[in-house]
Amino acid sequence: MSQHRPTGPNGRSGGVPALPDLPEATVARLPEYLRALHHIAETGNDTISSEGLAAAAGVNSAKLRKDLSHLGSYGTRGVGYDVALLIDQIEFTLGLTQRRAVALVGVGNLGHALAGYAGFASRGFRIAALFDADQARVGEPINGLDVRHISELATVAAAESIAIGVIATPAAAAQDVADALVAAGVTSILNFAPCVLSVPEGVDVRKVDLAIELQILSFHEHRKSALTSLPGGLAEEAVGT
Amino acid sequence: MSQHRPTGPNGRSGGVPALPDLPEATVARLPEYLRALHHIAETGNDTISSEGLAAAAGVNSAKLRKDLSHLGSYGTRGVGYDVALLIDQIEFTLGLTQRRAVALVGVGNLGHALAGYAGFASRGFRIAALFDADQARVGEPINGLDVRHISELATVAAAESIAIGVIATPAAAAQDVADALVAAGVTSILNFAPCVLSVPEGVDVRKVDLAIELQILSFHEHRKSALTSLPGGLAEEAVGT
DNA sequence: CGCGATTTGTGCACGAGTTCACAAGCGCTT
DNA sequence: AAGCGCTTGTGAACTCGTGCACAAATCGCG
Repeated sequence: MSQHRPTGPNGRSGGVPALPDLPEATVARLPEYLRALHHIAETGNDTISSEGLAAAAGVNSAKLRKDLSHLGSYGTRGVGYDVALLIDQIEFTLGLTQRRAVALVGVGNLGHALAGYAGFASRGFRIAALFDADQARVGEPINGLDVRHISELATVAAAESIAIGVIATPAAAAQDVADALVAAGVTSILNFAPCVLSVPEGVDVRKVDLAIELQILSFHEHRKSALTSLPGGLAEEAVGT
Repeated sequence: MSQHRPTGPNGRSGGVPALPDLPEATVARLPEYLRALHHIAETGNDTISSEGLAAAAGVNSAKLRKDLSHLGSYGTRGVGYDVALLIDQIEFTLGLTQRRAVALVGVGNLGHALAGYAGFASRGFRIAALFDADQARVGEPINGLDVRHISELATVAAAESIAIGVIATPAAAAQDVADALVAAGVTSILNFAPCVLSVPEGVDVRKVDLAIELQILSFHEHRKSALTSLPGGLAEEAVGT
């Protein structure tokens, strides 16, 4: 992040795309494009226009073209994008050419569901191990995997070369689990616990808080109902001039 | 959104805060502040400085102050914010003074977990009804609630005055469910299915895609490992001049 | 072979959001 | 009562992201 790139502004002579330094907003949209592309590929289309792909991904077509231009020119003017090629490019950019191993910590209500979620496997990830602090849960088989005690985390993580951890524990335990994950060599964490994690530099944390999403919706609900019940929304011009 | 506010720039004489027109980014952070405040209140603190609250919420203190300033001046210079007062203010702004009823559609793997998630209840929401299209699941009791058939959605939504719907179905069914929710009067949707929903204007949709979060992390993993294995990261100055 | 239809890639302007830096205000102490 | 230290609230610069609009490029057809 804090180091210069000695390469030119737009690709290098070596032929390797090598770290095009994507905007974070673009990175966040690439998975959405990828999903849309897979869907399009299934319908038998070989090429897709930016307009079509943008519609399938729910974004503006100009934004989509700009996003894709950041990873190089893989479209053909007058034609569109080659679906298969674009899928390969995005998967490479996202580092999905290798199936990544994920450790899931916390096999409670939510963790149980995540362990059984087929969407992970189908999109490039393999849940390699399940952990829990509760001895009563250790040994329980879930989806073909036995729950292990959290104390085994370091050993298993090394053996399976796990770099991504998912925290699905109660908030009170989350920081300890995060520390354990980091100590075990995990450098990316997906946190479902409603709390802030502090991790050393170089470790990425993304947070998913289900209640927060609902609260944001609640705000908009609140605003909508306020609008319809306030004078401003109904009788604005009613006074007449 | 597209209408003028006849009020002055900063509050009205009526005494009601009434739609301060918050930036979306601020709205997304308010729930985080709220969670941090509840935590702080539990530890017995009556007031909290912007610095302290910012740390607890994982944000910059300047950003926090600007966010809070949007909902009015509820801090005391030289002292900080009154925790209880601030909680009330944020809860009011988010429309959490009334407990909102939520309909959950899709009682599969994930939906089952969501139905049992205590975090919803503790943060202002009540799961008022569960629905599924699978007749085999209808009638099954989950967490004190019987699963109902999706065809009952409109009736139940009206009876329970449900304005928020959660979609936890497979992607293939999500659009139909969304249509049904909208038809039943739902104006806010939280979508866990990996697909784009199209809804009429006035309906808010938020999306949570677990695989996308992992793919974003995968990108950063990919970049990190590329950095350490590429010459640029290690032997930059090794050639010497 | 040239022309027009089509679609990508991008320069540019605009808007939203973030961060800095500091004046204004509050309470405590002397 | 006056001064001092602390903290909020905010103006202003800056960064990041978005969207328009159009030139450049490609294909197909006559």
